[in-house]
Amino acid sequence: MREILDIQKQLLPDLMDIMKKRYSILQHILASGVVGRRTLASSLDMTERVLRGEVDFLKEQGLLETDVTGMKISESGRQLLEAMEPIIKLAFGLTDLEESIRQAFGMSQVIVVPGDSDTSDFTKKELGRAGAAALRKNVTKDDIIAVTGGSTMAQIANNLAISSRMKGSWFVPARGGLGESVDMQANTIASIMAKKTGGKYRLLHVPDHLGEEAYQTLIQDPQIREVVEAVRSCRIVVHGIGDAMVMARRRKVDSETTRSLQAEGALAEAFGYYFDREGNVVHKMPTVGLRLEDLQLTEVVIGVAGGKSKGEAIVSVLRHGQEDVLVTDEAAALEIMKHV
Amino acid sequence: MREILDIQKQLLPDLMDIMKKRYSILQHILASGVVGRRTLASSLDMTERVLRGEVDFLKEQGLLETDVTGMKISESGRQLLEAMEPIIKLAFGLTDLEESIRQAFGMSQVIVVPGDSDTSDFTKKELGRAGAAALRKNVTKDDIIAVTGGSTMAQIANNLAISSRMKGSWFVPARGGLGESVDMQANTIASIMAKKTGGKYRLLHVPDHLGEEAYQTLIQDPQIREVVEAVRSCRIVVHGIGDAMVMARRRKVDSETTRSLQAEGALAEAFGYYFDREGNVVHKMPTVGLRLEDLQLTEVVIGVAGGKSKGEAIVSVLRHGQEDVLVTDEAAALEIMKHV
DNA sequence: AGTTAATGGACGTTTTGTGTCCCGGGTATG
DNA sequence: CATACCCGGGACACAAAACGTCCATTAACT
Repeated sequence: MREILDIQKQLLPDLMDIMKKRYSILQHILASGVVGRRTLASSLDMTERVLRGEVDFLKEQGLLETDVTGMKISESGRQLLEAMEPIIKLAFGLTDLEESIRQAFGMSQVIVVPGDSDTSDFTKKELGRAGAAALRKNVTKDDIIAVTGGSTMAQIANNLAISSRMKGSWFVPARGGLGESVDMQANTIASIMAKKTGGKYRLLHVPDHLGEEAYQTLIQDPQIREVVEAVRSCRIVVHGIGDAMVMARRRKVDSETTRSLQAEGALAEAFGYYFDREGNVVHKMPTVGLRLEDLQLTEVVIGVAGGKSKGEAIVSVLRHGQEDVLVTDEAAALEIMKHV
Repeated sequence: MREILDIQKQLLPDLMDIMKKRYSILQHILASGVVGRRTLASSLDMTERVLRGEVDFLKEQGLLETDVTGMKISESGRQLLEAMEPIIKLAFGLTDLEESIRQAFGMSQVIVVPGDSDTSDFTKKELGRAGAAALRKNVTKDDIIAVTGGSTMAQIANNLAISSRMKGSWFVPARGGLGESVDMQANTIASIMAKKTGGKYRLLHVPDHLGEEAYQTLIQDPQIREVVEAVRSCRIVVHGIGDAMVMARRRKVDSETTRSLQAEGALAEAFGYYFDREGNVVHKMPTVGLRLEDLQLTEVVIGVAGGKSKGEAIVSVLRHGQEDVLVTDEAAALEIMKHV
């Protein structure tokens, strides 16, 4: 049943909005018994004229009746409403979650896919699909898109498809190598994305754990310099979010730094920065590429992460307040709501 | 799953059309491999511009791709199409049936509800609901609506609701008493319909089996004459369709007439007339009211009947060629298609 | 009897959708 | 290699739908 709605959403994206609108009109009328147009309009926060259009339609369908005293629901309207209740709950449970999170952190968009990426591979794929859709939607033309590594990002890359809109876009890794397996490195992902969409890419071949001296040398190199400048002036960032300790271990951070991370209360990691519960940066991986301050100029920051275990980490990053779009799953979203 | 589609059909009828349109565009593109806009437009019988709008949308959704050689379906488009097939079949299987029947008999509208009225009371109710909706849709203002008797008509009456559009309408029985049980008589049904919709009604109190002399006397009566004239000048007729022999028995037709009906090959009965396989009238019940020739002037003739057992009878009446709208069920519709 | 709040009609304005034509550029065909 | 054809996409005028706004009329309530 959920499947059918998800399929329809692809072919008729505004289906859900209209369905919900009409449903809530009927619901309000049912609750009010008899109610007038203006009263109803203000309680549903619609203009009178729009409501009137919908009411005319619903009347046409025989779902409500009007007389000179006002509108009331018809028998078939009541039955329809009853039959719809489970559907609405299914379809909009996530929408409500999305809206709550969006408001709580003042973001521009939140997308929640059903399921839990920790336990279901299918959900993980869905997360990738939704992430890819979110990216496609935000691309305008000839954008520079900085991406990070990670398995979630790899899923997004998988789900991108050739698109004339992205033909002029540049994909670049947000940061230099961060010591992960090759197929989840930012470099790899940037190139896959470019190939899949028909876009172009530049890579950043720099080793991890750069000393200050080595850094100064590298940054002099015109090739590298050019890419770094592109990265720092990107219009869109797409990044995963990780649990701080998990990421530290995966990147083989030395034990001293690990201890310091623990002492500082690091919870989350995103594009090489570590965040504590309040969203403060407590540590920074030393490598070239996107810096936190560059995000100020970035127009769209898209964070993608799912799974119940990541809920808290996501909250940390959101608290930092740079995210514009979040793509997550149901399990993580519920965790997030526990922490606001 | 069917339920959710039925709900959507009520709440978003035009979105379902759009869904079908987009589905068939994708389907055609899949079948064609690579195809150009103009070619596709003519094969789908759309104007180029509106197809273009849809294509732009589908491209936006990543369901198809265009390059300079034409349009082709994308991977996610192919998957979507596959996933949608059962949904489309479920949602529009009946639509296709409707269209076939409509074309075969040159009618203006055919409505098919799922199920078999012979075996399911629920389907019978649905038939009534659909019949009521069809009537409501065809009423304009201050119409005279002639109705017959029968259990199906009673269901329609049940499903009518108060409606400002029908407030000025007159409900009249199409013909005089035809010896059925009271609650299924045309008189009763006309009055119920009027009460339910807020319309007005006139009744025709004449006995069955009228001799010529009695007929002449009755028709002189100004009251009766007035009603008869109203009936004959009606704008809308709603009638059931019955199996000839079943109706003859129910109406206690004498054995001689029954034999003659059988000899003539009577298959169907509608508003007092009996029809053979080819739609010829083979017998006429002698009573006052609507005559076959009056139907010429009637703008909308709505026939309502369902159940597998009635399929053949419906074909007979349709062959006669006076019907504009048919409301039936899936089982009867399938039978009908066997006979064309 | 007066007041309130209801629907439905009306109308001008804005937005969206549609029909039509054209252009530059690949593709297939000869 | 040349040519005829068909492609997607841009452009634009026009029609249709949606919308905001105001008003007349009328039932219900005080």
